Parts: sequence; C-alpha cells; structure tokens
Amino acid sequence: MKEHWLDEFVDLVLEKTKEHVVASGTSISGSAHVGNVADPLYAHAIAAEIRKRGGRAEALWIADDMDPLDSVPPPIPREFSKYLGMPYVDIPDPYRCCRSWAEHFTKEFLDAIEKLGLEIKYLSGASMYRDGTYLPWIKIAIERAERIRDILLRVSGTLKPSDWLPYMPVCENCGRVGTTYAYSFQGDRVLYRCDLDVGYAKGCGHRGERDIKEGRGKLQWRVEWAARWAALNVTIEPFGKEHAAAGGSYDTSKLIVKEVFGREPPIPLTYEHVMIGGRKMSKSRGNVFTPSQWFEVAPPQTLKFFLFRVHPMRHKDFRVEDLPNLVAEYERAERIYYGFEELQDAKLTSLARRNYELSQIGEPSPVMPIQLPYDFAVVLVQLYPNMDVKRLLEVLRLTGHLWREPSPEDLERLLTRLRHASTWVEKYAPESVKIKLLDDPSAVRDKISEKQREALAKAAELLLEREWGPNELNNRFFELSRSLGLAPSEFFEAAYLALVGRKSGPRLVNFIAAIGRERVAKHFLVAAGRGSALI
RNA sequence: GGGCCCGUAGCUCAGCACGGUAGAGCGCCCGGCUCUUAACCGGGUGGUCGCGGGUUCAAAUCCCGCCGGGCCCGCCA
Repeated sequence: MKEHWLDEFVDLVLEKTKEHVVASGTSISGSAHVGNVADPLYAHAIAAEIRKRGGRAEALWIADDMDPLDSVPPPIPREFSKYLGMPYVDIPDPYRCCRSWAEHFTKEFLDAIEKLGLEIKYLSGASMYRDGTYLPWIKIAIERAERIRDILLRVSGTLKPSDWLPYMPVCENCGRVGTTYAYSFQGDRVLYRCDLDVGYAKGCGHRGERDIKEGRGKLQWRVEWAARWAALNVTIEPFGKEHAAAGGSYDTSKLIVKEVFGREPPIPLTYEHVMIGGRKMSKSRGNVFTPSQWFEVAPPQTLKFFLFRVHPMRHKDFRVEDLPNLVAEYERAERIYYGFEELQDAKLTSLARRNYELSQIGEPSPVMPIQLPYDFAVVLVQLYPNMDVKRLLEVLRLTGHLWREPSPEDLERLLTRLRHASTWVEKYAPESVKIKLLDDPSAVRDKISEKQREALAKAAELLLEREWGPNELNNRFFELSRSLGLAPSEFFEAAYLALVGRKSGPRLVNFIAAIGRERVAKHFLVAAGRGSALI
C-alpha cells in the first residue's frame, strides 16, 4: 500500500526515537503569505501523527521577532525605512493597533494558525533572549567563537575576522541590531561597535558594551538556529529550501550544534516554496496571497489540502483563478473519504482519503457534509445576489444536491460557500466565468430560424407590455411557441442564444427577472433582426 | 560556483521511493434534454511520457549525460 509522504516521514523519525520536539519558525517581516503557513502546518501534522502512533511529541512555532527589519514591504509607509536594522520588537506597529511591528504581524500569523486548527506552542525569539532560554548557549558560542568561525569557513566559505563574535547586541545609541559588530567580551559583557554597512542600513558609529543577560541582542542566524535546537531539544524541523542548499544554513547549523553545543541536529523536512501563478511570491512585486485572503474565498481545510496533497519537496503553484477546481478536488476527496466515490487505482483512493483526513480541523464529521460545488455557487451568486436559505435549499433539491435533510452545520457551510463564491467572483474570477449578456446579439439572427426570430420578437413585446409573475410569464412563453408552431425547446434555445450566446442557461424567467425585462426585450429584438444593435 | 524542483493529452496535473496494457479534470466534437433547461446528462476525441544513451525479458518509472523552465544558496535572516 502506498503511503502518504507524511506517514513515510513519521515512519522514519520513529525509527530514531519515540519522543520528539518539532520546531517551526517564521520571520515577522510583514504579513505572511500562504506559503509561510506550510512550516507550522507540517510541524503540527508531524507531531500529531507521532502522538497518534503512541509516541510523544510537541510542535512549536517560533516568531523570529528579534531579527532586524531589512526592507519595508509596500503597503507600509516609506517612513518606516528609518527603522531598518532595528529588531521587529522595537519597531512601532505600522497599523497602530498593537504595541509593536512584531506583535502586529505575530497576531496575524497566530490568527491563521488558529483558523487552520493547528495545536502548536507559540514562542517568541525576543522573549527567549530576555528570559534566559538562550543564555547558556550564547555563553558557549562566544567562548568558542573561533570554532564557529572555522565551521563557517569550512562549510560556507565565509571568512570572518579573527576577533569576530557570533553575537549582535542592539546598539544603545541607534537601536539597530543588524549593524553591530561584537569583537570582544569580558564575562557576560560584550564589547561592540555599531559601524557595519549591511546594505539596507548603516551603523551609527557608536561603541559600547552590552550584558548578554539583558537579552538586548541576538546570535547570528546560523548560530541562533543551532542554539534553538539545543535550548529546546528540537528533534525535527521543517524548513524551506533556502536553508537546505549545500553550504547553506542547515549544513552550517548542523555542525555548530554538534561540534559546539554537543547536541544532535534535528531531522530535516525541507520543502519547496509555494508559487503564485507560476512565479515566486514577492511582496515588492505585489503578487502575494495571504491566508486571510484565502479564508475570504475558501475554507481553511482547502488550504491544508493544497499543502498536504503533494510532497513538500515538490513546488506548489497556486492560481486564484483555479480555486474552484482546487475546491472541487477537495470535495471529491471528501466523497471518496465517505465512500461515495472510488478511484480506479486503490493507492490513489487511499491517498485521497488521507489527504482529506489531514486537511480536517479536529475530527471529520460523522456524516458527509452536503456539497454545493464551487462552480455552481459561482453561477448562483451571479444570478441571485441575495439568495436566502429557503431559495438555496429549493435549488439544491431541484438539482439533486440535497440527498438528506441539512443540519445547521450544513446550512452554515452552504451559506459560507455562497459568500466565498461571491467574493471570488468579485475579486478574482476570469471573464469567462462571469455571466454576462452578449454585447451585441445581432449575429444570433443568422443562427436561428425565421420562426425562432418571430418568437423572440413576440416575447419582447410581451416583456415590454408589463411586469409579469414568473409562472405567468413562463406559461406565456409556452403558449407563444405553440401558437407559432414552434417547439418550446426551440424558443428557449433562441432565447439563451440571444442573451448569453449559448444554447442553454439558467431557468429563463428567473434569469429575466435578474437581468431586467427591458434589457432582455432589446436583446430579443436585436437577435430577431427587429431592433438596432445599439444596446 | 553550488543545491533543489519541474518537463506526461490543446490546458492543469496524477502516476515514478518498489519497472509489468499511459490516467483524471478541464477543453474540444457528437448526441440527448422543455408546462422546463439554474450553462445539465450521455458518449467520443485525444500522447515520440523533454532529448540521447545505459541496465533489463520489460523503462514514464532505475542509472548516466544533455536541453528547456522555475526557485534557492554563495549578503542578512
């Protein structure tokens, strides 16, 4: 039986030991995009699966909030460039609702984590510097700076000066952490000068000293990562491929934790990034898609599904225009999970089931939810912008989607689907799925018979005559067709051609009510060759 | 300079760890459907599995080498 990649990975880690700490971490450089949730998502899923199999495991998510700001992402005002080089915890919240930049974006991220139902322990890098978690490891790192320098040279070819220390104090004068250079220490006090030019920021020239016990400084990234593993006993860590390149930060930190801190490095799970429309997500290019944007158009389960269904090492490409397809695939997996559908290949059936299960928040419900296909919802919201529950249920019954009495949860899901579809249509839908009237139906004239043209002209007269009730109008259409010796189907066909250029469409009288009888009448007249093309 | 991923139907992709008749969805074509037709329901069309070698009775799948595309590292995190 083919196993899901997650189960294979857990097989592997359980061979080593039954007790695990799964760490994940994210830089708090601004609003997170959908790709950023992969890190804690994988961490949570791994820990949960280990527990399910009788092991012990905890998942962690660490906000890298002591890192320096190295660029100001677009929606945030230019003035913020004065904070470049300062740690996120010391920068004000651009949106002014939280105490700091770090707090604001951490909250945003935690909100996504919660919506995805991830049980994961939140830790702040800055807090860990302040509360002494890192302290013993900072001491060791400073004392064995030479050994670390040697590893950096050996693994990544980076040559650091001989007085270099892997610690970066926050400058007392300018508050920057990215521009300080520590060159000496006495006990817990580190001597530094703030004179580095790191491209995005320049040091102020100040010289000073810092006590590492204050927690006003940080370790260099690769050393910090190793210290984190040592301090928190991390045994597993998912991370993006930027860390996985040969000579990259995993290679370096792996040696540091072994040779300097005397601990075993975690088992890595590296993953390829999420692309958007075939390109990398880039804040400066403005093509990012955030979890909250996702939750506006589709449920959190579908984001989990998107990330779980392919192996982490394969890159995932997200296209908002394709969202209805993704949701359809998710709901197909749902039908498979509940045994309503089966794939020819038993392996694929079991994978679909597993993907569905992993995408759930908590336990899957005992009965299959009532489904309203996304693309169908897209049609519905365009025809009936303010559809109520009663009408919705009537439609579902008519179209065979209602196979049992809906529960309150079903109703909520159905209404959510309508809301999502409507947002999607408004913000992202390609023109091709938008239901709209033909700009110029005059070409229809040559595609239909003289009788059909006559029927359209008469129907237009009816419409212009007065307002009709739906049933009344419907009956009129049938009478009209028959009186001309025309099969009603031929009339309907012509009507849809005149309106949307297709032979079929939504129930005609309702469609007319949605569009407005006068506009419809004009279309009918033009298609019948009885009116001007100017609509 | 180094690393990872991708290349399979017109499009989007599954299948590849462990070789055994090339798959799905969309599109396209054809046919149905009317006191109902909420773009529905049938059926069909579709492929040098990027290229070249190798291993094998047998390769989309394993190995080597190319080509094309994407991303990452070699600053900082």
